[in-house]
This record gives sequence, structure tokens and C-alpha cells, in this order.
Amino acid sequence: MRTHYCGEVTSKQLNNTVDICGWVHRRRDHGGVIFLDMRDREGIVQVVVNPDNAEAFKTADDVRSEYVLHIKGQVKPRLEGTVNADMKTGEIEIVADSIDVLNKAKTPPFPLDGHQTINEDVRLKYRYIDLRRPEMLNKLATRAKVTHYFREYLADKGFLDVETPMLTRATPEGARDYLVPSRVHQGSFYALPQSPQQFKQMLMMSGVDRYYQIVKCFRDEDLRADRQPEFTQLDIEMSFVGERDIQDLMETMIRGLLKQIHNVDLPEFPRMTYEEAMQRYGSDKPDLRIPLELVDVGDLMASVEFKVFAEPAKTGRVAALRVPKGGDMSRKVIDEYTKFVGIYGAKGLAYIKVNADGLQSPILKFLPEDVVDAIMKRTGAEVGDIVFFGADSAHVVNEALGALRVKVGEDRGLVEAGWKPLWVVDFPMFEYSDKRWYAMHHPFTAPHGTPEDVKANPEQAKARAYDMVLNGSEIGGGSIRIHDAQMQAAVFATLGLDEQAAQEKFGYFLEALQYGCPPHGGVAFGIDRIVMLLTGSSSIRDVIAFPKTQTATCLMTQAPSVVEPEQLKELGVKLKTPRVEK
RNA sequence: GGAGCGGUAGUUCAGUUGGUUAGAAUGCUUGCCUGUCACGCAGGAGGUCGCGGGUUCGAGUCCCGUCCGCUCCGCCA
Repeated sequence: MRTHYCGEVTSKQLNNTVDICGWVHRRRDHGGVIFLDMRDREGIVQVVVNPDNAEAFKTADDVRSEYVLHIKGQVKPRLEGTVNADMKTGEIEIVADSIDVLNKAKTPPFPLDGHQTINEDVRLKYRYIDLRRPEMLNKLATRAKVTHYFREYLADKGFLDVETPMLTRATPEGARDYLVPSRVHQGSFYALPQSPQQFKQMLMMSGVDRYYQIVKCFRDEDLRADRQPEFTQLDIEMSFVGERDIQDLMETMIRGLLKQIHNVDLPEFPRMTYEEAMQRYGSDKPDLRIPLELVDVGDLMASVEFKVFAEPAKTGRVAALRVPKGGDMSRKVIDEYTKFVGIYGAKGLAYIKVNADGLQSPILKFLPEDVVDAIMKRTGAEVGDIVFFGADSAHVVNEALGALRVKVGEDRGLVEAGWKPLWVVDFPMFEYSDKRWYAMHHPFTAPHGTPEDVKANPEQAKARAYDMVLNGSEIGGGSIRIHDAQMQAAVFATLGLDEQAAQEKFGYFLEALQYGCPPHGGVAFGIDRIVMLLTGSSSIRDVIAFPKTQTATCLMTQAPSVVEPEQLKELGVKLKTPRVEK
């Protein structure tokens, strides 16, 4: 039916007869001559329909936007002065011989020309139409290039693509599971995997040695601009390796990806400890394109108490964020930033402006002169700058000033162009909250040191974990895993799982560790986030063909939906308050 | 669970201090037009102002509730 994609017809086909198929992007009727812009996946080409071809002309007259046509015609150079330099196919046009209407179309619910933004709920309801827009098709194409590249790279390095179950066992820790009731075992439930973590470790025990999978993962948590309940991971695991082996291989992979997609050469990825990242950026995924840093000033203020500080400087963190040339910020802007840090729990936002005629600050009166001098010196503040201060628990200060750093950087156009990758390493093994220890990464992450060290000083235990960060996004994370049953028991014990509980929840896994588990480790990349970055998308929904809304519904299919009572009965599921379809 | 923004024509939006018949652009539609490319010109149709309640002589506008979309906090090992 088709000899060429619309977007591929160029001067090379001059005077040839071509067959194109596609959608009517736009129709321009000049009475005596009709132009049809025909669109398909590869682009748009102009078709001319002359009145001397009566049949085709009549058809073109009846045609409307988004009709699906098959057009046979001659490729001709455009008349002098009518070449369209903005179009890839702008030097030629197709003079129609015949036009077949393959299908009519209702007027689309929104224009596809990209000249106005369409609200997302409308786009999601008619996603199949939204995806016709070149911008969206290009994103899908980039995504396909990304996954293809990963498969090629990993296959080339000897990785085996192995599938793991979608119906698996609920996990006691971590995110909420999506549950699937079992018909055969009423009262029991499968869970959709949050990640194939334990399966890929089992594959290492099986001797697969190098595994990868591009795999859907599911987490029943609230959504964000970069979080969907089902998302896609590039999941990787290797045996007989240390951190560096994995990191080097992955760094090369990502460098190759940027080269392939954007023809960009990434530098060698710097490595930064978690502690350093928190100190300098207040974040474990710092955006290094923003040339602002937090500076500790708590020691300088150890003797100072003032009202904006929720906690004395000694027990929490006092940090400064200097914004060069930020002295022009109005009171209103500063108030907005104060409100902004409030989101992260900060009780206030102190500042000092460095004016030509001296310092200006509501907190100056609380600070001895020598302390102020020391602060100015340490932050390197110069005339015209503003220095913000946060003082609270280390957690609040990091969250608040870390977020403020990014916001100010964006607001003031300080974000450098380009790509800034890094590794963040040496994460704490555990974090303490609600009066117990939690695994910061996951409980199969190997800590540095011995099982005795871990049990004795969990607060000091560092994980052999690493995150890959690109432009302030965590695009991948992994670790060396525990391959020793003693160490695994020590970690479980620290997490408050006694032997019996550990057996109940992870018995099969603990047993497997005792049957010859090789040292191993791995990493998982967020494909959606990577494609977001590569396509400059502000929402993860733009890089997923059929995404869900913030309340985890699909506006196109209306999922999730009420099901027939018979279906529930078969599954042995009883609802407290049965719901019916409205 | 919480905070903020939004919901008015198919679409994108405006709608002032509560006041007559709710507007614009675009799309759609009819007619005209042989070189446009976001074609042009002339006409026409098109509205449950998200939904429910309240205040008022009178509500798109004020109040309460609710639903939906988005952003964020919590949450996401």
C-alpha cells in the first residue's frame, strides 16, 4: 500500500510515483486547488490536488482533519517561491493522482498542531490522539532507542535477559504492594513486584553470572511528577564483582547512551560520599549544574541563641547558602522563599544582605560582630550577595536549604546547560525513625565491616551502595549484596527481625544463601526518568504511552473499575461496602 | 493523611464591586477563492459556568460540602 513514509519523501524521489498513507494534518482549500498536509510517524508532506483530476479533487473537497488517506502521486519540485524551508519535505510536494479514504474521522477533541497547550486530562482521555502529535511520538521513539541501546550494550557484555515473575510474594518492608487475590488459594494474595530484587539475586546463586531485564515494577504509593505506580526499570546483577566493576561498566553504558542519543561526551563521573553530598548540597542527589553550595556555620554560632533557630546550634545543623548577586532580592521574594522552605519544615529563613554601605539583616542584632565577620569570611560573601541561613535538625536544614538551592538556582537562571553526572557512595546502612532501624537502601545491601560491627554500631554502618545521579535526578542505584548468611542475620537482627520472623518472611532466601551464593551486586536504572531527562520532559507521563493520573486512575480506560459480584465471589473477596458501577 | 493552584463553548482562555441576553481566539459548519503551508474573505451554529447545597431581590462571581486534574509535603526499603 505504501512506498514511503510522509516525512521521508524528498527530492530523491523527484518525478517518481509514490504511495503514502497517513492522517490529514491540515487541509487548505483555495477553491481552485486544495493542499493536504499528510502526517505519519515520520513527518509531514504537502499534497497538491488539482481540479483537472476531478475524482481526486472531489475526494479532497470532502476530506476533513484526521481522515486516514492513501494517496498515490507524483513527487514534483515546488514552484519557485513556494519552497518551505521550515519543513524537512519542504522542497517538494506530491501531486495527487488518486486519493483513497481509508477511514473517516470525527473532528478531534483538541487540535494536534501544537500551537496551544492542551490540558492534560483531555489529552489522557484521548491518549491515542495525543500520541499522534509529533512531540509525543518523538518521545516514544527516543524511549525505544534507549531500551534498544541498553539491550545491545548488555547483550554485548555477556548479560542474559531473564524474565522474573509478575505474580510473586508480598514484601513486608518497603513500599505498599499491589495485591492480586488468588482464586485457587482463597484468602491468599500474590503481589506485583516492587522490583525483582530477590529473584535477580537468586539468579546469581543459579550461576547466571550476568543478568539484565527491562522490567515493569509496581508500587502502591502516592504519585508525583516523576513517579507512576507502574514504572520500568533496567535491572542488572553481576557475580564475582566489587563496586568498581559494576560502576565502571554502568558508567560506560550511560556515557555511550548520551553519545548515542545526544552526541554528548560525558566526563568521568565524580564520586561523592553521601555525607559530602548532604554537607555541600543538602541532598543525596545533588544537581551539580547549580553553582551554589551549603556551608556549615554551626561552630561559629555555637554560643549564639536566637529566635529563628528552632534548636540550639549545637544539636542540629546551622548552614548558610550564599547567592552571588542575590542582594537584589525584594522583601516579597524573600518572603516567598521563607514560605517555600516552610514546606520542608523550616520554621524560618534568616538572611544577610551584603550592601555596599554595610550588612542588612533582621538577625544582625542577635549576632556579635566577630561572629558575623567569621560567617562572611567563610561563605565568601561579597558586596551585592545575599546569604540565607537555616538552623534546625540536620534533616530539616538539609531538606530546606537543599531545596532552596535548587529553587533559587532555577529562579535566577543559574542552572548551567549540559549534563552533570556523579556517583553518590557510602550511604548509611540504616536510618533511625519511629524508635527502630530501617534499611536505607534495602535489607540485602552489604554493609562495610563485619556482622559484629553492624550489630554493635548500626548508626556507623556504611552500605556498599551507590546511586548514579544526573542533573539532580537519581537515575540508578545499586549495591553489593550480602552473600553471607551471618551478615544477613546481623542485618535482620538490627532491623528488629528476630530469627523466627526472618525465617517466616525470608526463609527461602536465607536458605539459598547457604547453598553456595557467589559474591554479587547490581544496579537498577529508572528507564522513565532517564527518558525524561533525555527528552527534556517535565512529567514522567510524557514518556509513558498510557500513564495514570495522580490518583492512579487511567482516564482512557477508567481503570480501576468496579467488578462483577460474581468475580469477587470466585476470588473469595468480600467488600465491607460493595460498590456498583455508576 | 496534608498544603497550594485550577475546573466557563470542541479546545485555550477572559469574565471588574454580586446586576440586563456569559465573551474572545481557535476549531467546527455554509458560501467564495488556482499556490497556500497556523492560507484568506463573508456568514452561521455552538454553554448543565465540574456537581450538590446555602446566602441574596439577584450567584460564573460570596459561603459550605463534594468530585476531578496538576504541583508539592508525608509516603516511595
